Amino acid sequence: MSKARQTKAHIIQQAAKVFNQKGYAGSSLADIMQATGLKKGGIYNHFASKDELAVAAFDYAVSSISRQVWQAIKTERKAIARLQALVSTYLIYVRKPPIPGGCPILNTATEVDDLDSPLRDRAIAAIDSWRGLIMRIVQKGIKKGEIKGTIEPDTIATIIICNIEGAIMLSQLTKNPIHLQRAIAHLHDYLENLT
Amino acid sequence: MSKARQTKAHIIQQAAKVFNQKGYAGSSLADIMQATGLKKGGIYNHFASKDELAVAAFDYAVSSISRQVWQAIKTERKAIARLQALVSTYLIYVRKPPIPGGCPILNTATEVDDLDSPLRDRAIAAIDSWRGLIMRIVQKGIKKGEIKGTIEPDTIATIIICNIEGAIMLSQLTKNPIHLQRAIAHLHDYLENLT
DNA sequence: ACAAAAAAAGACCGATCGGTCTATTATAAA
DNA sequence: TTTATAATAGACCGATCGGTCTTTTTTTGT
Repeated sequence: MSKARQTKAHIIQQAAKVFNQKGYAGSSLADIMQATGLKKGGIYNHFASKDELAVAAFDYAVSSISRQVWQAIKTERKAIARLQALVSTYLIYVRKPPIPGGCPILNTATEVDDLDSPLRDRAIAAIDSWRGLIMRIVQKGIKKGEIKGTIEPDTIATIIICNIEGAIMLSQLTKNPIHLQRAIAHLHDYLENLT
Repeated sequence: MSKARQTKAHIIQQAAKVFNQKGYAGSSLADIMQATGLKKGGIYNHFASKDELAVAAFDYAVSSISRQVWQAIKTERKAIARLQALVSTYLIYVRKPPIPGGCPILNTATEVDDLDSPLRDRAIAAIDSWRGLIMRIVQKGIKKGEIKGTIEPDTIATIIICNIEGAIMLSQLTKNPIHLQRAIAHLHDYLENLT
């Protein structure tokens, strides 16, 4: 029974790479068979459909990034420092990308935003979760007097996410980390003026 | 001969909508046949392949947006005002989208950034062109003393594009214009501090 | 070591993919 | 209005798509 879970995890990890680089529509089962080293029967023994695998792969990709973000901010005590740490974490996308192909949330969101698919719901949930994390940090910062009371947590969340996602797209397309570095520097300035 | 060009333009326009909403890999010739009202023979009479049509559709989408941006900024004389007008133009994405499905540059970039396709080259060229426009405005602003000499045109271009593209993604995914509005407001603040 | 159960292989399925080709229809020059 | 030409329809192609199912192999509990 243990071997099965190992294999399933392996499929998810490899499929996450394939999906994130080629997109969901652009990835075929043949691609995933090649990446996993398994044949069709071995994959469909663990997943009922390509869609089900896609959802599992997306969840895996998002949770592995969330874990890294949490690791980076958990030691920081002050609100602004926590936000700075959160923002800086995304440098991993140009240093040691968790999954090749750019941000899975961005990739998935742009591919499925016009569809009515389970993946779209997951992408929305991932963004909501990210927004919630930022907003809670800002709210606590306001309560503790570390951040001006006039600041809107909603707006901070939007601006941080916009800049990071837009910059990941630019750096991914041009294969040049400079855009992400600039966006993060910009956010650092932006966050310093919240106090 | 005139009818042919009309038909070709019609195919490009309809295909641009389909591609922008469903992606290139996600759009089939059947989708394009339905959108154009033409059969396969009618389409392949004007284009040698799906790829060639995709490139034509992307070029059309980008040029129609570029035209709108240019319209918006050409009457402004001062650098900062020109940048403000440029930024504000992108409100069209939530008011009257030129092409349904979000920003074609963003959509195309995220889909093909890992591939080695003509579409990727076009996406890079579109971004370069956009960056160039912004940088020239900033440079002229510096020369005329309207913008601080310490400002880096490259950085301004990155920040503006990041915010707009990231915000379009958010608003498109959540079907809520607020994110784009916030990003544009943020950029307005940002640009005012360049003087 | 053995038997029961689970996992993986690989042949197979109908549908759909992008693309071709010929027959027909519509256009445009005379 | 006729005729040459261009545009479109629609049948057709092999390849590949996601998915199913039976057989073989591997794992697992005893």
